[in-house]
Amino acid sequence: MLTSRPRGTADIVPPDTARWQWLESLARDVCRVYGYFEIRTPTFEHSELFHRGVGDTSDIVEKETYTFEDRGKRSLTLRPEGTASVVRAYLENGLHNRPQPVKLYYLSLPIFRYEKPQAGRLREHHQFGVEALGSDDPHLDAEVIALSLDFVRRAGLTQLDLRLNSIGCPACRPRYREVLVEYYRGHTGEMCADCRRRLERNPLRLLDCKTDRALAAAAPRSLDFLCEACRAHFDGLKAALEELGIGYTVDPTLVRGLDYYTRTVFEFTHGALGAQNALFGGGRYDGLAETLGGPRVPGVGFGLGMERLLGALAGEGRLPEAETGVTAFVIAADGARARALPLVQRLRAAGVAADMDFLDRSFRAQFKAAARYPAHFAVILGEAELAAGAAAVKDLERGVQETVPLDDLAEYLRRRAPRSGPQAGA
RNA sequence: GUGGGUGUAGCUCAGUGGUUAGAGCGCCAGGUUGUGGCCCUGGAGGCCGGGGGUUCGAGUCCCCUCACUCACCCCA
Repeated sequence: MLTSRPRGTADIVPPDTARWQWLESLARDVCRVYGYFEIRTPTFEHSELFHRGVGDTSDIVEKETYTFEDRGKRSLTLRPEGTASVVRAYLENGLHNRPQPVKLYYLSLPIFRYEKPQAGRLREHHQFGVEALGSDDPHLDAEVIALSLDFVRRAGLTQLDLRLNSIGCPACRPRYREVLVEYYRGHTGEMCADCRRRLERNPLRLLDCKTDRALAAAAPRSLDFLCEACRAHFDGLKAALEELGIGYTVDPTLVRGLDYYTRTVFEFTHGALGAQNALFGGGRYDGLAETLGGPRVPGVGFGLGMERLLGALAGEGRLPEAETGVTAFVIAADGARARALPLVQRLRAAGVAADMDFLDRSFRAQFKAAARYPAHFAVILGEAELAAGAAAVKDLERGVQETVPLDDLAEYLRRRAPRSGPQAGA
């Protein structure tokens, strides 16, 4: 069938689009007050960017990328996450020559992963994220977390849970890694097949295994092996969060699925999301720019799933009503139909949301259409009114009607145009 | 990738193997002169997800497939 969308994709249609626009304007406003500016990067990149940046051994790159060869035999990949592209763009556009840190955000960015779809998991979803590049100050980690919290709280969420961990840096992680491997070697009999494979390739991910929670809970903790600098950074972050009154739980088993993370990793979960309960997550990636062949550029950021945020809001019963109404609906009597569109255009030119009937409806049916639109005002155009150079304007909520000269109509409506709905409520 | 559940109108769902497949909501029209929502009447809209099989006969039973969904893995 040609009328079905690809597996794991979703159409976003009115009135849902109004809710997206509401979230987007909210995100833009939060970013504005935090001093973050928008960046837009390509939908696809050289496959190598994700292999090197995100990591060959991550699940995302190992088995979830949409990779294809173009007609020039280049291997390209639809982006499976946002950070690698932003860091690439930072380097490529010489943003390291601008005042540091450079604070960027992306919004409703399509993300592609070849997943088995289920509720809260799609093959194409959209992320809002920020990346702050050029500083390793733990206050910046705290700011990023504060920004994300501000955003979701302003959107209306209340039931949030922040988990936090530090996984060290190239100075201290190797030793921790050895100790961890040694620990798990002693328990291979109790491990699942996936974990035995992970033991050699990506031992930190062992902590992520959901089947052997007891093993992970008893495993050596990265926090106990942090070098002095990483320890100080983590303490600094915790102190900054406490200063801001942001509650958190330290979770030593939190490691996250992308290989580029250093030091800080965090994840917000939400109770209403079910099994896919990660609403957003992020961390620090001080080595990523070098991995891509650039200078050392520390950075920290997060990615938030917009679909999941909408799901969490719905779960809390806090999704706003989507406004699809219009200010004025012009109703034309039989002798005045030709005058309707010009009048509608005149109102629109004055900034008044206006519409009319396009189904050649009867006068009565036009009124019904206006009421069900819903429109706040019916602007009645009849021969009598036209002869007087006026229109009858009926307030459909209050039921009162008065005659307004056509020349005053736009101003009359503009003064009374109600502002409501998700966009205006932001 | 593994396992369970479900696919009937735009939406939410009825429908013992037996005529021409239904309801509510939504949509369109009408309810007489130029006044809406409520109400009343009528209408449009279905390859019953797709394919194969069993049967005199399949929306209903069986197999395959696709999609959705829940769990696992992992993530946003």
